[in-house]
Amino acid sequence: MINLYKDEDKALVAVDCIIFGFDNENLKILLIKRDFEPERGKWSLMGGFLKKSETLDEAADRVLRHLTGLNNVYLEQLRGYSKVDRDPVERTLSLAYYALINISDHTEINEEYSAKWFNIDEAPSLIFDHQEMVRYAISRLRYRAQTKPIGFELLPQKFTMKQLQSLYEAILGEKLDKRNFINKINGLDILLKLDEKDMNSSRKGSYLYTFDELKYRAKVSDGFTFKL
Amino acid sequence: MINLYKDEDKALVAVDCIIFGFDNENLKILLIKRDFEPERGKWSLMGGFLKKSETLDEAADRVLRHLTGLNNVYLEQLRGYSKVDRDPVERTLSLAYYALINISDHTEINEEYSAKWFNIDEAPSLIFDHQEMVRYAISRLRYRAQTKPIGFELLPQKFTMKQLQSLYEAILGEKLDKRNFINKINGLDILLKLDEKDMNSSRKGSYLYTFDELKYRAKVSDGFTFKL
DNA sequence: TCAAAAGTGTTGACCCTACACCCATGG
DNA sequence: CCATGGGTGTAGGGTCAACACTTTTGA
Repeated sequence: MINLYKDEDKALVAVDCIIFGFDNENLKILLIKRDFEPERGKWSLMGGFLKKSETLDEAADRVLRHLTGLNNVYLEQLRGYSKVDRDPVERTLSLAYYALINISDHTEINEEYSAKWFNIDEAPSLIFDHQEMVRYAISRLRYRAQTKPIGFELLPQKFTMKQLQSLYEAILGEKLDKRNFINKINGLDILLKLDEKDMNSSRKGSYLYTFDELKYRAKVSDGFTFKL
Repeated sequence: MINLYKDEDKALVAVDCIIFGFDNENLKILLIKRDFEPERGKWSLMGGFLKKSETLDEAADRVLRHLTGLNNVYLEQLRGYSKVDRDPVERTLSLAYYALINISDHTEINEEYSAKWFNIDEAPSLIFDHQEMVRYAISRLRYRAQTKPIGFELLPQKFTMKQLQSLYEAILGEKLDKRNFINKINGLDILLKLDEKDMNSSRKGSYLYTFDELKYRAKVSDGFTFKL
């Protein structure tokens, strides 16, 4: 077959990851300090180039694994960024992804990148159009967290109601009413209340819960839709 | 500056457009019949390759203008598709866009492409991953139509309440109650009721409306959010 | 016994849905 | 005068937001 495409322009394709974490108080993003040109020394999203043999999802996965050592992380593609001179070295298209990771997992951040967690409202300014990507990621996360039970990706497997509420407050950027929040969550009926208590935060101790994914899936296939 | 990127793989980048239209009854998409390889004779989305000198949005715009002759069309990027062998000729990344066009505009469909309008539920099967793109586009359109006043892009500038309701019914894929719909739309207070009537559909005639974009913008900057 | 966080229900306001009849007109 | 689509309002149910006190226990 003759190649009809041979006269078309090609481009470098990158993926850039907005990596969200939660420390029981603030929503954070993981940034790296570039020790290579261009923009050496500036803060940046973690990224990498798409290889011929992999999909975008696989590239994002690889990039993330390289930085955090984590597998099976929640990753969602956001959109493509394509300003012609967004990267001064060469025309590079970038596909932004966001990832949700549980900071308390034994995450071994690769020291090669001088990575650091920042509160989303205290992050330094970023290279290229990365700032714009972060803004978009936050808005997508806000939406998604209200329509899919993805919040649990950011929490340890066992968590308290307080932690869950703090997480949603951090994502949504607003305080929520404790009783209303708990009533709503309980109404969804997708959590499992354990017999175990977390004794770290109070003398009384607070019950631990887990997300019951099987029950959630069963309910979904029965017409249920998560709605916070 | 030395080029640090020179060993990285490059890829062809395409844009593919899901072009929506509305004929006062059904939501439609515009497909082209390929008269070139690969997949000659099959139905496909309209697409084209990204050039070095343009952004993705500009490429989508160009592709759309080439097919329909239209400028200033509502276009929104959806996401990238990247299966390694999605195009059998060469590794090609595609960014899907959807467009909303008003069929009654003097649209001159370029005959070079043997394009044809199909009801969204009666479209033929498409090449590559275009089917998947269409599904995603419909779901994004459904969401967007409930949170942004984009429906008007699919209607003539002057329209009746009946047309607007039929449009939303077509987008959402469900029948709506006439009085509730009208109450809700009037509650938004972003339409201008004209003195003019459309006499084509009934003896009594029905009032024409236009979308009052200025009022809408003013309300938005005053904290209002469109919600159907 | 006291400090500190956990846990627990109710009420009023508002919004959404269901629903049916009269109007205006051209033929 | 009649057939056809256009236009209009209300009542009941459900959902959401506001709100405060009691419990537990380690120090």
